[in-house]
Amino acid sequence: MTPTTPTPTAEENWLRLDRQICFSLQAASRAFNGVYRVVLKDLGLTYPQYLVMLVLWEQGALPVKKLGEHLRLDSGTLSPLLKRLEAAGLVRRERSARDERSVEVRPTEEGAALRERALQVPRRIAAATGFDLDEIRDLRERLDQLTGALDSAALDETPGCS
Amino acid sequence: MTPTTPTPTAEENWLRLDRQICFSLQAASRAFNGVYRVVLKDLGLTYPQYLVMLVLWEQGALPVKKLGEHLRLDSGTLSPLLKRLEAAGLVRRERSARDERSVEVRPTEEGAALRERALQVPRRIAAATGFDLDEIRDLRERLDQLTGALDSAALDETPGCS
DNA sequence: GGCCATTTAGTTGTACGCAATTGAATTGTG
DNA sequence: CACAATTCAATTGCGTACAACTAAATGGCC
Repeated sequence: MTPTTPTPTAEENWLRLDRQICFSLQAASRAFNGVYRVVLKDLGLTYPQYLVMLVLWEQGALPVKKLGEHLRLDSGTLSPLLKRLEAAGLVRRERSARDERSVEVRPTEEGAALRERALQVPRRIAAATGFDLDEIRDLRERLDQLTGALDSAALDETPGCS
Repeated sequence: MTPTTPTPTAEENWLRLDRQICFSLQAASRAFNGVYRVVLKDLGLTYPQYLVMLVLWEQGALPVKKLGEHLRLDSGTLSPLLKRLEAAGLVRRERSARDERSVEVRPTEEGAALRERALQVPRRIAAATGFDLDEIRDLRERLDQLTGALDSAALDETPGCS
């Protein structure tokens, strides 16, 4: 059939782009990002900023460290992001009195008020997926399971764990 | 139970971080990224660079435009990435003779040789997921379906489509 | 109290991802 | 041939991600 392509080994088949689940994953993640970009434009938020506000709406106020644990982000990402949210008047940052190392982040009045307008966001996003609630839940559970497996595998693989 | 929290409306429940499939998706994507970072360090590639090389190993050579279509990336992302791959000696970029606007990207000898060492990557990644082949395929199909739905929804939602 | 390991944010540097713009090359149309 | 519209890569600007580093603050230990 294709003399230039000798029968590919099983290993070579695995290198095909359309076999890479990580690629499908990233494509889906970016597709979500695109929809969020449109939906969140009204609120003046990027998608990561929206995630930060979600946590703050749930928790009221919490230190940068805790915020990073919830979102799996480190201070290198959060520090500039939070500065932009502060510049936009949506959050306030203040050193904790108990522990001067820690910085408490809390929504301002304006930031809290934004929640009202955000209530419609999940419905619009869910509609865009074309999935019903059970499918979404099922997919989410698989993904979380996948993340858990990858995280523990990363610990094993990490070279510098002497 | 919790008098400070009046019964949340259905809509408010949807704002909970742990309900956001996009978050699970992004977390999984970044977890993959972390595993790839470890596995690809030997090859001197980042994960997006690895994806580019996957396409080039499959296709041999192709213009930036086609590369971007395969990977869903635009020139703003690819141009600097390809420059780094060229600086690393893995690809060559040359203006197409037929169409001077187009730039053909092709693996160098060294880039093609790298494929040998990459053959082991998918197996190591697959092992890290803890999923078997059927589960991976099933998840990949769902994700691709999701991406398709989100892409067409984005077209509908885009404000500037007069 | 003095000392040191740890914790916490912030900063710097590198690398995407994407919108918007630029500029060169090509194509379609008269 | 002339000219407008289109195509293509590159560039610019902004916003994440994340590793590595810095510096301030804390807590345990003697």
